[in-house]
Amino acid sequence: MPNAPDIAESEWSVMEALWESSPQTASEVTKALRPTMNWAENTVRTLLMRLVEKGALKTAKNASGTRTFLPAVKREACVRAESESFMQRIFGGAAKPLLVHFAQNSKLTAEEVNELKKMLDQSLNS
Amino acid sequence: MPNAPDIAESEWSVMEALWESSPQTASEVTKALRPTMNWAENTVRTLLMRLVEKGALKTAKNASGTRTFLPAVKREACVRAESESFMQRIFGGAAKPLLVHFAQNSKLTAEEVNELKKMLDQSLNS
DNA sequence: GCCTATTCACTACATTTGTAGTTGCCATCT
DNA sequence: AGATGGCAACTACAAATGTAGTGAATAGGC
Repeated sequence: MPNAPDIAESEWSVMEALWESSPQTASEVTKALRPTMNWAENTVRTLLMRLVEKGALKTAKNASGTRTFLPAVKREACVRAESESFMQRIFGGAAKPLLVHFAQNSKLTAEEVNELKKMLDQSLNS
Repeated sequence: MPNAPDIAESEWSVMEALWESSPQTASEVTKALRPTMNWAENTVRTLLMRLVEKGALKTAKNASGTRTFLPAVKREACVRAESESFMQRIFGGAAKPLLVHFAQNSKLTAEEVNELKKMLDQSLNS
């Protein structure tokens, strides 16, 4: 029901691969992840299974009858859920301290700062 | 030794209690947390132990010889570590998208927006 | 048609996390 | 001194996570 299931860290990489391009078979995902995570294919398969169980992924068959995986939840929704829980955990649920923290601890370019200021303004009148 | 050990979610509440006031004995911490987390004292003790093992807490004795706990790491450092890893996991390590996300998804007051814009400016010339 | 490479489905197993219970020890109250 | 109440230490145990291995089914390649 929360349309954003709880996605663990390793699982997140798998989701990213599929958000970026789907559907993909297990071995395609494995290959896609090979450069970053050097996982055995079975590891990826396990993660895929778990994500299907959790309702984060769906499966389908491709032309050659092999099973493929694709997201069942939108990335944006998961990002929002994770962000929400992070904000809760570390900043007691308050957005401002969080924003202050990241504003202070990130080296932003002048241009990024301007964009962000614009975003902030827009966030007001909506 | 990253001076910021990995602190799990329940453990974080315990840390908060001790960052807010320390040293405290196990039962003091339990009482302090009682309103929010309704944990058995043994649960809190377990968490305290684990945090000591992880090097997040230190112990000392109080006047009456009972063991007390106090932070061994600064809250700010832990917040930074957690934030860093969150940003890495969810936003690929980039601060701007993260800030955009929270700027857009939080309802901020006009005043907060102004403060934040100020912070952003200051983050530039440092 | 048989061998080989893929895919699937199970099983495995250590670690971490959440949430305690049990037992032993010690000081204290009565 | 014997009972009691805290504190410490150890143990428990299930779910989640990270990281695979094994064995069966299958489907192409020759």
